[in-house]
Amino acid sequence: MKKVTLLDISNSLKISKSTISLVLNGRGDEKRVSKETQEKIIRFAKEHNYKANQLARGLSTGKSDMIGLVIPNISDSFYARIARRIEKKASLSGYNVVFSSTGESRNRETELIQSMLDRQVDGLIIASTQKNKDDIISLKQQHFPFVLIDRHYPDIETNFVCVDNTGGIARAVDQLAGLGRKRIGFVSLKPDLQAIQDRLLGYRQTMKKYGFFVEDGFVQELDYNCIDIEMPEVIKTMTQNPVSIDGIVFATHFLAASGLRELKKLNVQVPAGVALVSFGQMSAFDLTDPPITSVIQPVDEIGDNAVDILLKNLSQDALDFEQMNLKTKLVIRKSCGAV
Amino acid sequence: MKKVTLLDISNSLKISKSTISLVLNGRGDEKRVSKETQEKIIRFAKEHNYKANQLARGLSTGKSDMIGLVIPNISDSFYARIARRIEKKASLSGYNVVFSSTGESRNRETELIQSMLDRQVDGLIIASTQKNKDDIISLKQQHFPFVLIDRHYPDIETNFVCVDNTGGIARAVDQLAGLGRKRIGFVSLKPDLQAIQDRLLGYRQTMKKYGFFVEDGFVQELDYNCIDIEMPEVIKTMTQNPVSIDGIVFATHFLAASGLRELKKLNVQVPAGVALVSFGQMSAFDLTDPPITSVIQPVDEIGDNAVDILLKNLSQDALDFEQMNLKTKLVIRKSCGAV
DNA sequence: ATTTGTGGCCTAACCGATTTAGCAAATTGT
DNA sequence: ACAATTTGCTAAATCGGTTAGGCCACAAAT
Repeated sequence: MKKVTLLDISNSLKISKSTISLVLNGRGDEKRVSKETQEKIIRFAKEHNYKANQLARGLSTGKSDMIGLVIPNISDSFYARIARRIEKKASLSGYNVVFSSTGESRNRETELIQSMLDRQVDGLIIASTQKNKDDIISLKQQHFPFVLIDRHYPDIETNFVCVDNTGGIARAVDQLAGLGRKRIGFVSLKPDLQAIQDRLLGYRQTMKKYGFFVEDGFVQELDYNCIDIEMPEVIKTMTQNPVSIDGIVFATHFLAASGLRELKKLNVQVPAGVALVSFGQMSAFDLTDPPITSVIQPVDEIGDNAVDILLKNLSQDALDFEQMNLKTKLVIRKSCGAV
Repeated sequence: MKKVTLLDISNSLKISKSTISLVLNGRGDEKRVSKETQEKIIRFAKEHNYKANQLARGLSTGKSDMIGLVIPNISDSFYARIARRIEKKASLSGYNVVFSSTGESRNRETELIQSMLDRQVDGLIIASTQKNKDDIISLKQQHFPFVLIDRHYPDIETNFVCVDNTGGIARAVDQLAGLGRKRIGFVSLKPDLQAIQDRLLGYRQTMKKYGFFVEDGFVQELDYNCIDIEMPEVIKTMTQNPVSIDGIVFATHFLAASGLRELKKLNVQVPAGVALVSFGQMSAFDLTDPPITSVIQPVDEIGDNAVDILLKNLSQDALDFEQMNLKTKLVIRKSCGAV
């Protein structure tokens, strides 16, 4: 059961490769190939299960019908869900998705982007480490079609689909403040990412709005790679004197999970002692003790919009850049002190 | 900033394409190209940022350095974690991963496998829908390198890396039985999958071992696509007379989450009224109320072994099939009544 | 009768690499 | 000094498609 090629068909049918190629690509009529010939070719191709070699085709056409997806980590449910959506949507337009995780490493991101370009992907969707300005600029200069998701570079004009981080966090703080919390802390990551900075901004702005002073120790920034190591100390500091917060906003879902874990270990009552809100969610956040109030990111829309924009850029050279900051949604559960 | 090709280098350097290709592929010494020439070529390539077009290379060599990953759903944390591991491990050997989700659809799986073959992937890792015997047989006949993960076809001899489903469930039932539960129910999926059948088998065998009778209503099988719709009824039935179980084993992590959700809605005390154990886990299962005892699947080993086996098959024609049923691990938390 | 048009297909170049066979010059052996 | 090697490199085929341009035969128009 060897692979059937155009040449095989050509030899068997005594019809030239070009004619066969045209017919099988549906351009038979346009190129005035007789009905009978078309018939014959199509039948033969079906019978012998001919499938075009996409490498050859890609080489010839300069297209690969592949979209590259570069994300920090496919095993993070947030990105996994986006990936699923992108994959689904892209496949409707005949595109396959190649993905790779950077693990938040700048070098890895560079390698991956290059590797995808070598593979001749038609376009890229990137949730960048944001330490990688050069590659993005280079892509832009080459007029290579790409869309940034979740994270964009504020000083480079590109397509992007992100969420309203500042606004999302503001809602979180609002919620806690509305329930009487005043000593509200913010547990976040080291601010390598714009998104993280925006979240911090949202926190600070909203604290200010209520006239709450952001005291020493209210803001904690952990290292992405050492969350579980650093969290115990962080939670201990925040919950004890002199900081002793009465509410925490977590900047990501995994921080919230890790934080809650520590609060429980320290026997801190949630929400009685400390109320909390998570930016981002996990599928079991409604089952935790207590259920976690969270700011929900519109995962599906991120994926859909990213693909839409990319496809638009693939079919025609972009006129201008599309930039979206999607709204978040607050889901209120017990952890914030409500209900 | 146009793409630099071999021909460009050839023209600039007045050296033939073949020499350049050889040198850049590290075969310069072997082919006795002088040091100076090699120098010159390599320097030029570096300076002009030459990168081989992988489509062209693939067409020529018949290899694409891509591995296809076909799974039910990338947004399922179980598969996402496997995917991450596979990706990591494959990249160490220079392979990229193309993935696609079947959504448990047989036709989609067929399409995806074909599409990956068209793309000339060098090998496949498949978590099959198991409704797709034909494709697997066909792959096997073509001697195409592939490894099944998580799910295999018992009547087709192939490479596979699965888990010990029967044994895993047995441990779960053991745990409940050991804590005094006798009316233990089993909430599972419609038995399309061998893995699901094995889990049922594990349940029945272990119940028998203890001399527990599997009464009507003890076993519930839901439709994969309607879990949240069917679960309320299922839980209601199981917890009320005449069934009134005192323990439940859930066949998958998402069933467990959904089931716990319903138990809470019905105000069933867990584990006091009904104890439960989940086969498979989610990252927040230690934070739920109560924390969920679960049978942990060795995600990383699944990924690692799959890649190992596949790579072995890529480098040489397989001698015989490798078949692994990896052991699970039981993590005991409050939901089973312990602690 | 010659031109023009058109239907129906083919030739050949091209995409960008890899790889085999082999040539010319330099070196070595006898 | 001449054959035999060795050195260093190249030409050309190949992978499997796509596509512009062209050729031939026959019909219609002038």
